[in-house]
Amino acid sequence: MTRPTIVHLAQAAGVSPTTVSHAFSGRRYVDPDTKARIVALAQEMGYRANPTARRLRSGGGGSVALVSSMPFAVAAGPSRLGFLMEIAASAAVTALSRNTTLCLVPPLERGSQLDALDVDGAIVVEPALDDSVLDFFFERAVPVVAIGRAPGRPDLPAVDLRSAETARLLLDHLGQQGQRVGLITGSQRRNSYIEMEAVYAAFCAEKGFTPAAMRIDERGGEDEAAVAVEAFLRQTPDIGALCVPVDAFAAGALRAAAALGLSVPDDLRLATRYDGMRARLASPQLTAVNLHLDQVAETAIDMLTGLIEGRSSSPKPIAAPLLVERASSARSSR
Amino acid sequence: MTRPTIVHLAQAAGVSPTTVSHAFSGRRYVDPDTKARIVALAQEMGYRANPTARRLRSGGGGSVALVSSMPFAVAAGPSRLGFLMEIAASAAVTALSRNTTLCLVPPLERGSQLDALDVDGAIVVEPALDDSVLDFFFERAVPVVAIGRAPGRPDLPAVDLRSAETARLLLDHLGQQGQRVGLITGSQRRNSYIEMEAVYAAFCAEKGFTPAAMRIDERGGEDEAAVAVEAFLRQTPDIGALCVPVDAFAAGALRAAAALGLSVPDDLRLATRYDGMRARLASPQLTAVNLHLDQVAETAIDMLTGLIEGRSSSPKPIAAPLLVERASSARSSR
DNA sequence: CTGAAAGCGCTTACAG
DNA sequence: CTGAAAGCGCTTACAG
Repeated sequence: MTRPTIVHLAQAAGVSPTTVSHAFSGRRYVDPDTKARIVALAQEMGYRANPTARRLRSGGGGSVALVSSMPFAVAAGPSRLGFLMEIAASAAVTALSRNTTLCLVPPLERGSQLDALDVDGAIVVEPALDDSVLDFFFERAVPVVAIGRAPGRPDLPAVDLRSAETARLLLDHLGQQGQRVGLITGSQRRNSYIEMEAVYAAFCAEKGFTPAAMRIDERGGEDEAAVAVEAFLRQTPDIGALCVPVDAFAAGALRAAAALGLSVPDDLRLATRYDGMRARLASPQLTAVNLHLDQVAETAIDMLTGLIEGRSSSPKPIAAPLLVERASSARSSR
Repeated sequence: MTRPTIVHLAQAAGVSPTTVSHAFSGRRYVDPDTKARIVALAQEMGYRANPTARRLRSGGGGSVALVSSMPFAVAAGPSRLGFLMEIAASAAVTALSRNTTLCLVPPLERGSQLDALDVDGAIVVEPALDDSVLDFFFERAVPVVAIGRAPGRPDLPAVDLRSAETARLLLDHLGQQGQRVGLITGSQRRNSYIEMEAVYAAFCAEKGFTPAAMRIDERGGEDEAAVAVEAFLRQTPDIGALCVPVDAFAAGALRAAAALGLSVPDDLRLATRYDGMRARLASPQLTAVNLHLDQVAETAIDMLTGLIEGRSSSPKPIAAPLLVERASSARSSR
């Protein structure tokens, strides 16, 4: 048996397809008895409107994509998976309540066979400068909302992650003991790194520190970070605190400290950005920042559905980032 | 400007829509020059086939859903999020290579407005007995593949997680010192728990142990597990090793042990199932099992696309589970 | 080598 | 209170 269509149901109910349609959509009055009969029959026959047909006729309105600009394979190397997936989970819930489904899109290589990707909009997580993922959607005239502003694209609708404030929070906290504070960011040009580096430069100027900053390629993950941070700490032994926004890098920094015989937090205070499992389960636990990712995801979905429906996106601001103090940056007793 | 359709492109190229269609699909010969002209024009006009129309006409073939039978809100409380999301990431990659997109579906409450869910198939992760998620898709005649066999539904296509073997691996390992081994599972009736409990019963009989097992409601997460396991350990003080397949529960068990002043592994050896971040970042690190989730996800996608296309699913077996020994179950020196 | 026409399953003006 | 008809943008027999 093939799936019943609106025509079958209409015949069975002795009405026109028009009436069936309205019985379900409620877009115009249908005699209560007729409606009841239609609904009962639909139940019995197992009729449900074909969503594809509905979309074709009514135009869009079904699904949005969630895309990380980072390769999944890399992202999966714990770090960004947590960040992306926490957003994914919240976004899926919000999307559903807006009657939309959330498609998880793995990294788009240029020219990949993605013609099947049938979405009405896309959320791109922390796009980098000249991110090809953005071009992909622009070419297709698919509306995009970024999570974290897009470097070089001030015009692109985005949910602001308030990275400058986050940086301030972390640096002020780490600097409170008067120690020289170092900064480790990623070499990719994401807005959060850019803003953090800028705040860091100002912070150093205020405090009279010589900046001690390094960028590490995200693709190297924790292992590369462990090696790089160890070298960094050897070179700048007077560093008393380290701000490491990428949690995988922070985990690497922890290993580097151990390798050098430095105790965290007594010899080296450490803080990261994303308060995920990684920060919570590290030993010592890592001071981090509550970025309100649930709110971020919900706002992104709302802005995107707004864009899709042609409403101008009311930029609902996200709550201010909140420092979550943990053992890794406790005031040293020495 | 509205998006160009096949008719616009056909007019511009001076051919029929039929020819345009074939120029792209390659389903019949088109004069090379004509084809080149069409492609160039499409590029220029920004024409791309409307995937919705294509699907309506050609019938399905676009997207599959990934569903956890656990509420995201709960799942997000670290535990299952890792498990689900690791599968999601792999599945999304595999799906793309099969020209399919992966929709993340939050938990389906009965009667939720999910009519917009327009998928050709679904992967359900570790369904429980009488899982309503399965009914949801059955009602819609959407093909389903389970990850982990579905209790009470031996007929449902599933990727076997080889839970009996996993249980054997863990129990033999934990029992190798001759200690009495306890088992903590979830109260939901998932196949992995059921199989583990059965293997445990046999294991106890072989070893001559009196079984010491407990089930905890998954919804309570780590906190409830900490409390419950503490009580459990007080009641059965001769337990020397604990098999705790749910990683969140294992984390709770770690806390329970600490509360009782028991050292892991010296006083209590511990092992869990899913080798996620939680196991790796716990202190001490948790012995766990490599379930080959990437392979599992890929196989699930393959089986599902097979079902959708009417091919019988060749049940490609997953590699045997592999024990990953870590400090939490090291041979005690005492 | 290419076209005209039917049709996928809906929704929505238009009409009464 | 309800229907007949057009049309969303494609693909695919059928025909030449």
